Amino acid sequence: MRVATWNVNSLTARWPRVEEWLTANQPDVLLIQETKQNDEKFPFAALSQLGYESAHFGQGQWNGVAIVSRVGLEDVLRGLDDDPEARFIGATCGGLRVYSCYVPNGRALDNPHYEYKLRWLESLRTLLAQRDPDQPVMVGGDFNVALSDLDVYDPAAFEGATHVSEPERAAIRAVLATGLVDLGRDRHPDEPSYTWWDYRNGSFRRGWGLRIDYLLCDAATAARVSEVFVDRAARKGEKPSDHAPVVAEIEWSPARP
DNA sequence: ATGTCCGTAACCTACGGA
Repeated sequence: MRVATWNVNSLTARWPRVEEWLTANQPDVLLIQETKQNDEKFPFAALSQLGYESAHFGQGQWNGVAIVSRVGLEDVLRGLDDDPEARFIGATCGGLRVYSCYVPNGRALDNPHYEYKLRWLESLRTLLAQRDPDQPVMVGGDFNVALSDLDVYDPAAFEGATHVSEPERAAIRAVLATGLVDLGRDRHPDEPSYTWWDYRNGSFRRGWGLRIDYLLCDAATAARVSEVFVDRAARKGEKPSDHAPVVAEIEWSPARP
């Protein structure tokens, strides 16, 4: 079972790349962030043509998250507590409980959006702490936090910025402490494995990236993961997203509907 | 250090957000 997460930075703008990527990579489940479109614009029919069911939680111009699956899609949950923004969607796909998360950016340490980000992560932690411990779970998305300095191309340049502050990192560690494994770092302990590069400054070409997109899963599922990788090829070429997909291969045949 | 891209509203340009 192949599961991936990808912040596409507008599914409207990115559809050609997403369609190409699905065809080439054949994931069973894709967790999408920043669709930036209403449910009316979401390409349900085109995805169905490719063999995928979809659930979308859209908000128009901003945010928007989706789950795309070819191994079933049941028990859809839209939204995290009373969050007014479309940043969270869950579903059960082939027996695996999956969540697609678009964590608030924070903007600046003294911005109210930063407090919103910390509250949001605490809500996520609470939801995950209350889960059934026997239910396999995969939490993926754009967390907008680089957990350690290895996840940052130039830690000195990020002093005083969001994405690297200690409260944000502690909030992500608290999510992990509910019993989740950060698959990217677990499987690649010494590689930066960046997932995002600013469009500006030729950042991708220069290797100026951050690891802010994660796949997190329970320990039993992690033990069955044979491979985790960042698909940097998706960051190249025509009209790329500024994020690359993170992909995990689980040695597990999902129960098909 | 800050060179881009996105959607929107409203027009061939500016803006907020990331």
